[in-house]
Amino acid sequence: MPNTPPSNPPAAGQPPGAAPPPAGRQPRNRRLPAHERRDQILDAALHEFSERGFGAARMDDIAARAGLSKGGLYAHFESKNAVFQALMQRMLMPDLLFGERPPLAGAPAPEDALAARVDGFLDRAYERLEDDRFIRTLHLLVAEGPRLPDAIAGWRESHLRLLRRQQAMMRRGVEDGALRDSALTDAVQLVHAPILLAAILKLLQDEAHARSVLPRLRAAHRRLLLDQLREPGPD
Amino acid sequence: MPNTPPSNPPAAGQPPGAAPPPAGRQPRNRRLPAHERRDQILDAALHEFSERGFGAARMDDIAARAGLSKGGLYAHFESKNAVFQALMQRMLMPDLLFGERPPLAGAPAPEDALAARVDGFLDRAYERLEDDRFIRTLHLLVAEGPRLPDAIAGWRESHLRLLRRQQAMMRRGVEDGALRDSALTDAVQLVHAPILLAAILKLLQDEAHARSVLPRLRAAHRRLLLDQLREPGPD
Amino acid sequence: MPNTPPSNPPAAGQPPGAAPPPAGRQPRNRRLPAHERRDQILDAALHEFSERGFGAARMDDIAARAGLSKGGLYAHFESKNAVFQALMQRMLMPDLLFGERPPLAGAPAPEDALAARVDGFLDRAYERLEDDRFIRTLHLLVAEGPRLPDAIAGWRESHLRLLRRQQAMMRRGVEDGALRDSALTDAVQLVHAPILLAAILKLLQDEAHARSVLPRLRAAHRRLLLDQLREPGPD
Amino acid sequence: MPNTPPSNPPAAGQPPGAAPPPAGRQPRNRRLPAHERRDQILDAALHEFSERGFGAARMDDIAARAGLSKGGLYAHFESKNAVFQALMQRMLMPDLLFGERPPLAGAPAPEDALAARVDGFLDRAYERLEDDRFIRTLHLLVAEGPRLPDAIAGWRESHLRLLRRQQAMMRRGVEDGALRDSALTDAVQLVHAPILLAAILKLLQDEAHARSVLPRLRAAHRRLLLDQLREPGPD
DNA sequence: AATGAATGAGAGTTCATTCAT
DNA sequence: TATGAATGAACTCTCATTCAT
Repeated sequence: MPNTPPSNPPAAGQPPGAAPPPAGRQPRNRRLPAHERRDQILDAALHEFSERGFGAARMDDIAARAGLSKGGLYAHFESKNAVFQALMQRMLMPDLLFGERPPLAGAPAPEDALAARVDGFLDRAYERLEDDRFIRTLHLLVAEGPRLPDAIAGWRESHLRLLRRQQAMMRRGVEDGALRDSALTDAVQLVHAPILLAAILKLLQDEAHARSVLPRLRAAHRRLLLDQLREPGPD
Repeated sequence: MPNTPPSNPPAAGQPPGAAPPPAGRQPRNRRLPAHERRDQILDAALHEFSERGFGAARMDDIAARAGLSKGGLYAHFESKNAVFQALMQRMLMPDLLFGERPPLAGAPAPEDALAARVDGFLDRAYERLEDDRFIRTLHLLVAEGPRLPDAIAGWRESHLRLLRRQQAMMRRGVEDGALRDSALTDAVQLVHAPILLAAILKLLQDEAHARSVLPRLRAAHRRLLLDQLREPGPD
Repeated sequence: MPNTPPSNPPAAGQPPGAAPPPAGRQPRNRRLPAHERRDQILDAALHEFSERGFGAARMDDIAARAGLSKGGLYAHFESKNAVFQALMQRMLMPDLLFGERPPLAGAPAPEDALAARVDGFLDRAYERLEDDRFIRTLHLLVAEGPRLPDAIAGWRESHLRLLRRQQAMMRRGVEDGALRDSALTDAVQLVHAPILLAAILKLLQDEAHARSVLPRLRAAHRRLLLDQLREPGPD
Repeated sequence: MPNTPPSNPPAAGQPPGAAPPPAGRQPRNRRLPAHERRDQILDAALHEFSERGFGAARMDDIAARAGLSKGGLYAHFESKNAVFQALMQRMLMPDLLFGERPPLAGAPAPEDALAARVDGFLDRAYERLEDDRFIRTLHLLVAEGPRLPDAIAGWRESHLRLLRRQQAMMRRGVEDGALRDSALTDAVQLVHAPILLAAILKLLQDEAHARSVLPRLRAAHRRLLLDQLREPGPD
């Protein structure tokens, strides 16, 4: 994004993201263990890529944010693409879009156990929304994923695996009589959908709105899960 | 994305979007009505911005796709930012993330009417997922929105207005006895969430997967809506 | 001067001259007599060339200032160069640097007549300093002349002729006993030098300073001329 | 001055300065001490700015003349404006228009001393006229100063200070009886005016004329100074 | 004559990448 | 390893000039 005119009058609403480039760098920090440096660099890259987009992110800024010089950065990664790839590798392990653990199913359990499990699930899910790195990773995935199909091939596969496993568990829960057969057991995604929506809301709406809406959304989400999954009971 | 790295292993998944630049331009198609040109340009811009991201999109490519020269483009928009702003304006009118019409509420109606209304809503919603421009606009909104808070201020406001109106209608539906009081009437967003999830799925997963999952998702979505909203009936 | 960033943040002190581009143009002014239009255009060109320099002046701005469109301008001048050439032609007639009339010499005259003639000369000379067009023309001549030797060939010649004539008159004044033989009659340029200095001062210093210095400079100039040229008298 | 007009009669006097762009660049002269490079760049910039004007000068040419690439140039100066500003800073120290040292005043001295001092002054002053950098700087100052009031604010101030100091010295010379009270002691500028005129002459007239006129001008200037400043003596 | 959309060749500026130190 | 000056290929934006209207 060369000009953005400086000249160019940086009028309100201009693309180069609100936050200014990272700050200067500390004085001479030498020789970190290579893998620590790599992590610092990837953190910096996550920040910059999500802040400006892959194309518009600058190696200079990534380097500065990671606390070394541009030249030093190239000692660890041979190109901008390589940084991006490595970032995608790292982001892969815990599934980001649909949670790394099966949400609700499990061995048969008393009624209260369902409520407990639902609350545990919601706790984890909505907590992640407060994690800056989670939000940025999601942003990056949605923003750059479509134009980099190959880069996220890994994510795609692991996501599919995860979904299948979760779907199977739901089915088993129904067979076991622990869960009611419902729309949610037809498609696990419906369990996750409100969280994705909440995340996107956080990305696009201002904090004030997010803070006021999220609790209501979560409460409704809870009601939905219990309503749909709770077995009517033997009365 | 200035220089195409000629050095390192051009491994699969390198960022420069898959699709090659647009095709060349017809010979001398002079003097279109200004508003027609503007529309052509905005279409082209939507394509390029969503394909490569705002930062990495090239004015040259937008111009070529719109059928004029780079210089000519600047006769209509004074900067890349201005193109982006105009695009965001245009995308604004029909709400993109949550549909421009109240989804399900209305005057009291017989049971069949609810099913009919639900189906109408789902028809519209899932049809839009097939519209390339809708998907691209959503992508652009999520990808660039967070770094351009001002640019999407308009969208944000209209989205809030819409949501409030829809929420009010749901409430009225409940009061009228047309809808059952449920998680969905607590938070309309739950009605839309599965569609957002479907859209993101289309962005990130390959077509094959999308084609196989979407119908099941839609069916479950339908079941959910009817289940939650249908009044138990007087029997 | 493409960017001047815009990008460039138009910080204080940036080259593109303080004054903003000319104002908009009146609504549809048609068909002026060609020579009137030419004059308007040349006036506009003088303004723009002196304000921004030949290279940085824009045909658009010249046209707007002259009250027509860029296309219309090209109906009168076939190129930017042509405008410049015509401007130089026009500026030529009255000598700009050294006054079009012999400054001080003439037929023998009584002592008072010298004072009167000196005052007349100074009146004319210092009045011209208040003429915007004179100052701009001088500026343009000094700014662009050195890089456009051919364009000012005409001026150069006429200036030489003028100088020679004036020198001859001075000599005759001395021979006639009307003027004292002095440094000034050795080189007429010395008579003009203070005025040139005053003009350059007006170009480079702020108005306040100019207003305060010019009168003192003029008074000293007057004293110098009378001192040097006045015949001691027959006492 | 983007496109060299290929159409109209390339008549004599077309703006694009006479001298062709600078020569090519040596092969890979890497890594100069930063301040040396800065100086080289400013020298190059002085040349190019004075040759073509600020607006029409090209960063490419400045870079080439300074012996590095355009991109390298931007490692030292962040914009064309910045180069100009720095150039103006550097030019500031010795006053360019009116000499850095008081011209003629001093402690009382025998008559011959006045002549000696006058000759010293003239030596220095007219020698500077042979210095290409002096002439170019003057040209640049007069050509671009008026459109860049802020850029020359520094020069303006230092020029005023200098003038005041010189004027005070003249006054003291008169009080000491070393100088005659005259037009020149009323306004020091009159002492410098002929030199400014000579400089402008060098800019605008061809060398031949300058060579023939300058000596006569200088002789007359000398006569003027001695005539005006020499105390009548007690004879 | 006049208009202004359109062209196309730059010009200023940015930035991934290299490499002497 | 680390640095940062240097390169060179883009990129955004400008502007003289053309030409359909």
